[in-house]
Amino acid sequence: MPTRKLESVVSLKDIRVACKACSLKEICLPVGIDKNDLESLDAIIDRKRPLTRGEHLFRVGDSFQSIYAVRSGSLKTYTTSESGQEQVMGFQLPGELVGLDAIAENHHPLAAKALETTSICEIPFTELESLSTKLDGLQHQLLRVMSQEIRDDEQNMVILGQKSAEQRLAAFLISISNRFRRRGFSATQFNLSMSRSDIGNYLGLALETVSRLFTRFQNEGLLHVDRKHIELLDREKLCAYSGAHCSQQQQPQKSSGR
Amino acid sequence: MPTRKLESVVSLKDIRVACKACSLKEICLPVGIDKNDLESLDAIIDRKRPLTRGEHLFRVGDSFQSIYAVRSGSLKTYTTSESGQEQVMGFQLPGELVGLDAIAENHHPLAAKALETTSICEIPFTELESLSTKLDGLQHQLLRVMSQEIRDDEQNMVILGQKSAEQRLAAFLISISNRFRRRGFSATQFNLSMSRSDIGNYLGLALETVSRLFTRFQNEGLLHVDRKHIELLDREKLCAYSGAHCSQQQQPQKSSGR
DNA sequence: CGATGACTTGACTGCTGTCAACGTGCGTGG
DNA sequence: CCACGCACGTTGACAGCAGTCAAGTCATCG
Repeated sequence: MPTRKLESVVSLKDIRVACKACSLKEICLPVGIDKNDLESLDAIIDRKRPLTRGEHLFRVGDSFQSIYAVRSGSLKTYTTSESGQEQVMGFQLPGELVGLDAIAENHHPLAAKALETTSICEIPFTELESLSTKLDGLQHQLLRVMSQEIRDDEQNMVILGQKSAEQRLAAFLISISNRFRRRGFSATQFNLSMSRSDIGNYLGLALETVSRLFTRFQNEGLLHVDRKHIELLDREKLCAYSGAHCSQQQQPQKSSGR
Repeated sequence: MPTRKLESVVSLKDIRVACKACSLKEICLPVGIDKNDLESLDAIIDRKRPLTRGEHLFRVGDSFQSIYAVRSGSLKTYTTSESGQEQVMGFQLPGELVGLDAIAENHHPLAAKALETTSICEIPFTELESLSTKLDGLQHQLLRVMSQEIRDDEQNMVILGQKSAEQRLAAFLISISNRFRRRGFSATQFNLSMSRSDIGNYLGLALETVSRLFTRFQNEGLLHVDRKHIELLDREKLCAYSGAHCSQQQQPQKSSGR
């Protein structure tokens, strides 16, 4: 019947949502791009079927064709060392780009895997690059995004280089919280799509340490944990624990990798 | 007399050496840029008087005007946390760029300080950006350099996240060695312009640990240390110690920060 | 030649990793 | 709908790597 048909058309439209209709356009690649120019950008972007949990967007060594933006869901990026040991490099939330580290060598140094059902926008790089020479706003935004990524990685180096386990987890939670807030979600209540093991690996800690710290933070009344669900009860104190000046929004908006 | 005058002209020329005459053009920003276009790039680059040891190129919070390339000497980049604790983010050797992390927010998140007498090329960013829209090779190279920087930072995250002290120092030495080699210097014999404390800070180790490891590596016949001078005696084994697959050139050419 | 800063070496402590056992929730299949 | 299995998470005991503190050595520079 017409009704069902209409619905299916609507959901199809959803999948093909253009940048200018996307709620993430204020934090994604289109930032600072002229409304008219946005259509040229839109034209090169490919929206694919969603990835299911555990599915790879790309793997280590895959040839570099595109960068990707997360539309919904989340990813983790990671490498596997020769000894088979995994290193999680970052987590990507909606509006964040992945694959920027592949430009240099034309293949992906990291793998990207969906932590949950995740929708992706694919942005073919050569087309993006040539478009960037035409739309000055786009080139600038691309450079800005990459620069921000470098900053975030620097931030992570500080965390890994000289913070205690407690400070690392606190900083991680504050960072996640800020990134959710920026996307219009609750800053005090959220689900962590990644496992304890992923968090520990990312922070340079054993998963047992992460688990113990969650318990301790909860006992101290800083937060409430229920499996993957986190509720921050005392953001102030958590900031203090993180050993960083995180007066409000100071935290990196996106502390992770690509 | 004419002779002396000629000499002084030569040395002046040295200081103003154009990219196309620079020995670093194969690894610096000009990579992949057409010979004719190189002059347009050259035209915007400003060569300043050398920095002396300890002098700052820029400080945290300085407004972002330019990115810089090291021509000779070396820099370290670092931040100071609210608690006054310093975190060294990277060391820059000739041909490497600094300041890319400042694009995002228009001010420098790190300070850059000369570790020895150091010559710098200043590249005003707005001019670089507008030139990049015209010279397609330049935009691509700029993106490549930034992408490489992200990769290097990722590499550092692996080192800080899951390597032992021994592996960290070994990986650091191999990385430095590779970077020197790439620049035409000896890969087995070099001077470390940074202090033990800087190395330790950069690697997330106490300076005492670094010192102990140098002693141990020397006792094991891996290298010879004399104050700042390092001679690698068994690069193979050092690679093995680093816990990475560094068969020849595999190592990141530039493992450091901006 | 003395002072200062950089480096080395030693002794001790503690944080965090490792190993191991146990608990919990979810999905699958009967 | 329930039982089972498995992956994920928690908790405990113990140990070791690397940090801290402290003393001593060495090199460089005024």
